[in-house]
Amino acid sequence: MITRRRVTIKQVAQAAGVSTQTVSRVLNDRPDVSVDTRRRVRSVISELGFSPNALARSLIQGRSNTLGVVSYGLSYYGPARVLTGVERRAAELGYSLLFGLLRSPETNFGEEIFQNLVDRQVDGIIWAVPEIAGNRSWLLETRRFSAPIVFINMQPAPGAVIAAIDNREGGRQATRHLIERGYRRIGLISGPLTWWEAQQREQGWQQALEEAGLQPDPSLKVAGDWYPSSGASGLETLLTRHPDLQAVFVCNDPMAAGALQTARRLGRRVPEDLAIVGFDDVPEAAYYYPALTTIRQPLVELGALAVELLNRLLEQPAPAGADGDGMAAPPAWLQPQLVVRGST
Amino acid sequence: MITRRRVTIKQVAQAAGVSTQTVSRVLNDRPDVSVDTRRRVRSVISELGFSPNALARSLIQGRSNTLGVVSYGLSYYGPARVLTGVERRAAELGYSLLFGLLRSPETNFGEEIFQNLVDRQVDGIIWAVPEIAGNRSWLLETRRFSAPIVFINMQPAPGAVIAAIDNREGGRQATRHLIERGYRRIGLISGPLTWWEAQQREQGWQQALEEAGLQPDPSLKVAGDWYPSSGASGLETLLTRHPDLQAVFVCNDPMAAGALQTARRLGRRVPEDLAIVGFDDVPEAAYYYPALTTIRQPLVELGALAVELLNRLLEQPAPAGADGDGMAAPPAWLQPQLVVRGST
DNA sequence: GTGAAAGCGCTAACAC
DNA sequence: GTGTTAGCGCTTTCAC
Repeated sequence: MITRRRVTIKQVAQAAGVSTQTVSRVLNDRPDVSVDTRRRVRSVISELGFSPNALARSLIQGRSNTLGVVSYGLSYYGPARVLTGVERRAAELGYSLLFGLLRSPETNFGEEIFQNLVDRQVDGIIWAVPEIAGNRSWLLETRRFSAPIVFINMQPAPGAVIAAIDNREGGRQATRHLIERGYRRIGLISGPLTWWEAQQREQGWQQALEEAGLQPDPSLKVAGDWYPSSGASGLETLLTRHPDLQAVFVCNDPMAAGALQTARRLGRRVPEDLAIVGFDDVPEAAYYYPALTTIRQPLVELGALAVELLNRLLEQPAPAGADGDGMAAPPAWLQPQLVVRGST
Repeated sequence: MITRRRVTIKQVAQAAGVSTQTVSRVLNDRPDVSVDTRRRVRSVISELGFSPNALARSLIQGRSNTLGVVSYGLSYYGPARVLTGVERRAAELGYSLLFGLLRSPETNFGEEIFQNLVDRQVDGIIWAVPEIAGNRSWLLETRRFSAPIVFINMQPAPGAVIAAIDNREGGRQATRHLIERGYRRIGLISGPLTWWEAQQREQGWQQALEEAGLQPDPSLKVAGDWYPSSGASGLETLLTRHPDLQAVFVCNDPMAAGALQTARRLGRRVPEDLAIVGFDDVPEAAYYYPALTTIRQPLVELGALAVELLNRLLEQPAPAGADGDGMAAPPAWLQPQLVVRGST
């Protein structure tokens, strides 16, 4: 029961006693149709409940007004917010969204999803899969032969159009905040270090310590997996190594929730005995116990920005000679922001 | 710079010295091509990097292998999980996903998004927008004239194909658990009562109380908005009305986080002075303080089930006489499950 | 202002 | 086995 035959432009033309051409003109609001004809055609259209077949249009126009978005781990707070922003701006600009999800971005790099999007004639693609190890390098090569791409949160690369949050600066802010509060022995529970974002946050931590003349001792670092349980075990590890630990920068809020639990379990009062800063500012963060100091990322804005950049790419005439989007645009960075609450 | 002209079947045909027909046959793995020709065509295809235009295919076949999903509030845990399930099963069955988001489902019923999906020739639609007041009734009428729809979490309605979680049973389980623990004065912090799901959970609470011979006094009920702050203020209201309150069923985990905070602030120990049950089982729930007893919903499964039902609808031959999916299939219910932790 | 013819990239139906 | 013809639903080009 796939096809309930829809009304076509032909039927409208016949019913209105004009050519399909004229109907098409009315549909596209062309000026060269007499007021009378226009009215007549319009009324037939609404009578018959006609609505043009977008596929046929795309086929001939070579433009589908559809963007592809490829994402990952939607139940994480970050990706869900980014997708929200992408959808919003895309809708405003008149694009529909073809949506793909990668399940294991470390092993599946998304070639199939990519090809599928290209086959469906998307005008452009937003690549919102986290950059993990080299899982994007193939894209940088394929790119020029297919659709324009905007990357979200990736390491600057020649010719790549990028929208990113300054994770390093976020990590730096979090750590500097702890230093300003007077803490000196400051640990780190990072994300998986194959992730570019996790690396950046770690570097921010390191940079802040160095700027303050403190030693970013490797034994002060533990890598988690973004989930609460790894925050819980991570803090335990750190406290075993450094019973005199004064503060920790935990690289996302769920892991921070885990760390808070460990602190309670081990009888360390937060923030009196141990200060904790998170990263993300999930809605619940203000209701953790104690309320979590954290770094807020403009995620919805990030998604919107990516669409904005992609749209500009699509609207702009092809640069002469250059083969696609080869212009060396610097990445568009968005700044995160410290939110101080009870945990520091 | 929209169209970088792609390789077409014509060019492949020419290069291979065959007709486009033969290329098409190779593409579709038809048996009636000689081994030799097949090999030759194949090699030309990969040489030229040809990949067929899915739009052109859809146009002629009257089937796009694309489903529409319309969702809402992706940063809520529920919708994000459901979408994950939808995507997974859709990918397994070979469908792409056109994705739409409704921002204010109380006032915007999604007619435009719906029409857009239909115009793009989706084979079917998953309607995952929460049912709020009468925001779906228009769909039940339009439905038979356009694409088949599967609804997620909606009140049974004649002719509507539905995949749903038994929210009433979930509410009943939560409340019965509290009763079994010996609590008698049991309050309710519900979701917005315009939401069908919120109503169902409330009815579960009421039913459990009645079954135990307790009075579901209206003053024991407060409506929240799903966000933590409303859980915090909601509990405060309840405790003002009923200082002797022994337990609360809070209708989602974020609100429960808010309620836990209020309990702490007012010096009520959980669970000794006040027991709290949530709903959702978000990943952080186990790391709230105290760890939250809650109701786990099979959300990914729900999304997958919806796609499964839709696929069956699409595969099955049109029922003679009946105009579309008019068969009176009972809703497919999925059961939630109690997860006991420290808060009760 | 309006229509006729051609064609977007592909496949279905029918030849041979 | 393979090619030819027609056509999916629409827009573009070029007549008039």
